[in-house]
Amino acid sequence: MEAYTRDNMADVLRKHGINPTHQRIEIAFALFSRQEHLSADQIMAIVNLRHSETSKATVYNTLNLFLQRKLIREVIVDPSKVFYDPNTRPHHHFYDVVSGRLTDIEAGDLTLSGLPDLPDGVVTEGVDIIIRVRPQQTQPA
Amino acid sequence: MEAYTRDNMADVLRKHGINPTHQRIEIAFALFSRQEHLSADQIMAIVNLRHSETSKATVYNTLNLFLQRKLIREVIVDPSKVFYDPNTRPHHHFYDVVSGRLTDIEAGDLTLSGLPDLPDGVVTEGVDIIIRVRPQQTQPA
DNA sequence: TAAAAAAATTGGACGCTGTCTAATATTGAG
DNA sequence: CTCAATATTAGACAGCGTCCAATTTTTTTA
Ligand SMILES: [Mn+2]
Ligand SMILES: [Mn+2]
Ligand SMILES: [Zn+2]
Ligand SMILES: [Zn+2]
Repeated sequence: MEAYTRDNMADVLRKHGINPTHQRIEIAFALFSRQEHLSADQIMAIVNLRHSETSKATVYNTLNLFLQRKLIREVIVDPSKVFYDPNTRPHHHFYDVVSGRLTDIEAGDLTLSGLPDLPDGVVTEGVDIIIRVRPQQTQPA
Repeated sequence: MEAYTRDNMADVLRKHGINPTHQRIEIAFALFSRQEHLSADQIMAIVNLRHSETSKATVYNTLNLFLQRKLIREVIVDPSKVFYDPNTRPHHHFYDVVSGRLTDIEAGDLTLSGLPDLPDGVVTEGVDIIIRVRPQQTQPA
C-alpha cells in the first residue's frame, strides 16, 4: 500500500539478497512503479529514456537475477518475447491477442477441479492459466 | 480410430481447403502419425530423415498454413520455441520443465470456476492451462 | 497433351530475442 | 585509500522465425 520510490526499491532488493546498484534500482522501479507486464526491450527503453545508462546485457542479467531471487516472475504467452511481472502473488492472466496486453486475474476465488493425477514421479511447479481474448468484432451495419 | 497414412493425410488436408503437396503431406504425417507435440526444427528433422527435400521456409509456411486452417494448434510454453499440436480438441497440458515434454490433459471433466467477468468489449478466444511439473527430487539419504 | 497461369518451394539474407565473453568500471570491506 | 570482489559493458554470437526474388511444381486452359 506504499508508493514505490527508488529508495524503498533499494530496500526491497536488499531483502531479496540483491545488491542495489543504480541499474538494478532503475529496472526494479520501472516494473514496480508501473505494476505492468513488460518485455525486456520495453524495460530497456524505459530505463534509458532520460539518458542512456543501462546496457542490454545488464537488463537481461538483472531480470534473470530478479527471477532467480523470486522478486518477479515471467509470463510466457507470446512466442516472440517473455513478459516480466512484478506481481508474484498467485494469479493468472487475460491476454489480449491483438494488443498484446496482459491483465491479472487474482487467483483468490478461482478453482480448477477435475484435474487428473500427476504423472508418477513428478511434482507441480506451478499452474499457468491464460485466457486469450480479442476485442469484440464490430459488426458492419 | 483409423491409422494415419500419407493417403488419408491428403484427404484431411483437402477437407481443410489445403492443397496436398508432397511437403505438406509429409509434415502433416509427421505430426498426426506420432500424435506428439513437436517444434518446427523437430518436424524438419523428421521430414528430412530419409533424404532432404523440405526447406525451413516451407516447414514454417506449412505450419502457419495449418494453424490458419485450424488443422493444428500451437502451444506456447517455452520462451525459445513454439510447439505444434495435432490435437485440436479442447485440452490442456502438463509441461515437464526439465525434459521439455508436453502431455495432454483432456478438457473433459476439468472445470474452472470463479473466473471474473471478461473485461468489456472483448470475447474469449481460448483458455490455456499449463501445469508445470518437474521430476521428483531424489532425496540424498 | 501442350502452353500458359497460378501456386508452392527454395536458399539465403535478415531481424529480433537472448546469451556469452573478455575488458572495464564500480562497489564496499578493511 | 587499497584492493578484491562484484557488476556493467560493447559487441560478437546463436537460435527461431520471416521475407524475398528466383525457380519449380501444379493446375488450368485450350
Ligand atoms: Mn529468459
Ligand atoms: Mn509462429
Ligand atoms: Zn501478472
Ligand atoms: Zn496437446
